[in-house]
Amino acid sequence: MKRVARSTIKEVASAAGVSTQTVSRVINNSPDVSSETRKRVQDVIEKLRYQPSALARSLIRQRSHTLGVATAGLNYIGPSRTLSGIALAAEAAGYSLLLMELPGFEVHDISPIMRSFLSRHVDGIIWAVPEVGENHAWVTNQALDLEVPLVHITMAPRKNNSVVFADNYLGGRMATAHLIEQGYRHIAHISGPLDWWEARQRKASWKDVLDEAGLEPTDEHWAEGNWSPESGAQIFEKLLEHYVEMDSLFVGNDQMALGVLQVARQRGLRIPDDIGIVGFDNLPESAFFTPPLTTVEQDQYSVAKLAVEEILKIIESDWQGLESVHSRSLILPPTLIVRQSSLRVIEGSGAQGSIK
Amino acid sequence: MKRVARSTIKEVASAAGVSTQTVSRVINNSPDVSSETRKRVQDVIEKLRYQPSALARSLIRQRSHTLGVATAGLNYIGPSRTLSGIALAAEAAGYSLLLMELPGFEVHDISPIMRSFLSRHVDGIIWAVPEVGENHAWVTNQALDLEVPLVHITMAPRKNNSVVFADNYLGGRMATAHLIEQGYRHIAHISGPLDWWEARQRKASWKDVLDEAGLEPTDEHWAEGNWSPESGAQIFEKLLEHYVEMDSLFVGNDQMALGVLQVARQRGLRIPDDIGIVGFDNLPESAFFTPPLTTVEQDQYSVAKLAVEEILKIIESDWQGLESVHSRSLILPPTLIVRQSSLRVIEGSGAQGSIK
DNA sequence: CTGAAAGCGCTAACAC
DNA sequence: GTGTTAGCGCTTTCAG
Repeated sequence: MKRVARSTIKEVASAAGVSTQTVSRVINNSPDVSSETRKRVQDVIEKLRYQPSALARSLIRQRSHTLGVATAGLNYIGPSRTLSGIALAAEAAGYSLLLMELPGFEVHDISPIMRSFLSRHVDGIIWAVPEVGENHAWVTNQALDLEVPLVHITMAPRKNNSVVFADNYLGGRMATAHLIEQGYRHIAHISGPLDWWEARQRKASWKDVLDEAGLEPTDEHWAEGNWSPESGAQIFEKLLEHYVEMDSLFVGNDQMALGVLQVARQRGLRIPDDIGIVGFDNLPESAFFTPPLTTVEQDQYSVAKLAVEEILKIIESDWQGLESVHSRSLILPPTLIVRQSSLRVIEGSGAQGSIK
Repeated sequence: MKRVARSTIKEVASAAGVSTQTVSRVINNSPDVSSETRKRVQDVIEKLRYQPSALARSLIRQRSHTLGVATAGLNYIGPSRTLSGIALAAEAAGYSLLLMELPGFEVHDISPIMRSFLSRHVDGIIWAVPEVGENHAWVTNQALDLEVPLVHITMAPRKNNSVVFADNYLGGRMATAHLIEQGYRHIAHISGPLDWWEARQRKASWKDVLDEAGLEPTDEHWAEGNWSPESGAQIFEKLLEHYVEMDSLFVGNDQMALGVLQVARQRGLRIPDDIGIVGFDNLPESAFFTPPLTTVEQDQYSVAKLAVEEILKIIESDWQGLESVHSRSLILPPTLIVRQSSLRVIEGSGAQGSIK
């Protein structure tokens, strides 16, 4: 396969019989070029398939129009939806994306990643790694005097940091309150791994809502899973033993809820009659579980879009020499999606008839 | 928030009292530096937190150590797993990734994307967009004299193109043959959208295996879905009407198979006794469907890793001035994962006892 | 072993 | 309107 070399501004210039300056003016749509010269240059550009080097431009303009994005766990639905949103939003704004995936969630030394981003002159960094363990501890140290703006996705709000996330706590409240409304009174919880901030948020909301309703949650009423269907199944079996009055569960994600559904079926428990279930995430599959799963949806696309807009705003204002936009937390509300797994017939409500 | 400026090689040089040359030698581990000078320079580098500019380096070396990656449909499991594999493999090899997500699968004019990649001097491009409709037609035209190597993931093999993919046809054969082995004789098929190359491959394998077995597939025995559970459910209902002898299905992906499972349950059909089902993809959830779903797994990670290795090999040989590595297609075998949805008791086999 | 000069591809600041 | 000079941050000759 032959490899055609890039043509340079110099080649275009000499082919058109002008200086590189004039070519530069043409490709930057400067008005100070006679229309004949412009035409001539443009013809040459087309003939040579000339494409200005973004690299050289970035160097001299000190602006790369590139965003660094750090992610982890792209094989999970959440992170990949988020990344997709970031990519689409960035491209729409004319920015390129430099992607780095962390090999795991709990990465302690992020400096190589930051160095890599900075050495490539990114204009800003979006840190789209869920907060797990101490993996965001560096924020308070290393990133403070960072030379480019940084926006976090899904991290506990911290002073002096820009953060965007969907409200997991509120989502958990909605889920738990919904179960109470449906007449359930013995509501168990299966949490995600508690070193995840999101898992803690969801668990806290469950506890708070039960407390407020006087339903007294105890340590026998919940246990910690690892997000997988397997763990959901295992824990549900344990709960069945230790929490015999249990009539429903708020489960930390849909995958674990799927494990619960499986065990329930094996045990001959009717859902939602004997056991009501609510999950979290709204997987594309959840509507087709048996029965269809009530769940909480986070709009990861909007989160991502907001994060991109926020960082571009900061970049823009920095660049215009304005005082930095002061950092803030943007929190998006989730949506409760009610399906059959939690819809118990309430007397006189006629709800059942409306379910398809 | 204060923004510390990057320090340059010049600053390091003057702070250390040497020329920029010497600093360059130190950061490139050139042996021709006295150990005292080296030490002095390294101290300054550390103090100033100096980080060489990859941009400037790329410009002068004509080599960016960056790969362009085009994807589409990151919210689907396949593309995101593939991307994850690419990212991890590229990082391990010391390459950065420039990511572009196409807004849809069927994109006709890819030149803006290519231009964007080329203007940023990528050393190679991985085109990880599934082949849908005419979206790879440009390959035979535009990319032929491309100035950088290009490797495709999941495209029909074409002469003079480097392609890596998992063998969908073989996967479909394994799935269909498995159903026959299990004693099913009336095997239907729900395909993905047939403008997808992968969907066509899977369908062709179904037809071929039935033909070879003398089971005479007809147009009443299959229909085209759109990958979604909804479509799987709808089509299954149709098939139940028009193909009354049907005793099993090979479904084009797990999501559609999920739709089939749901309808089967509603109709009181026992799986695998009345109807055997095999899917494709092996979603994390599929093992927890009711019943657990037999499916075909593609190792997207290996595909991605191979693609990265292949392109690096080409880049390397190009750069050493060798004749270009001649392009080839790398095809990976899939794995059949047998679960209960297709495991019918075969007389005397004792198979049932081994299922948990 | 170390430095000076030239230049990667482009643009900003001046000239003319 | 257009060209010249300088320089973004770095590396590659080539002197010494």
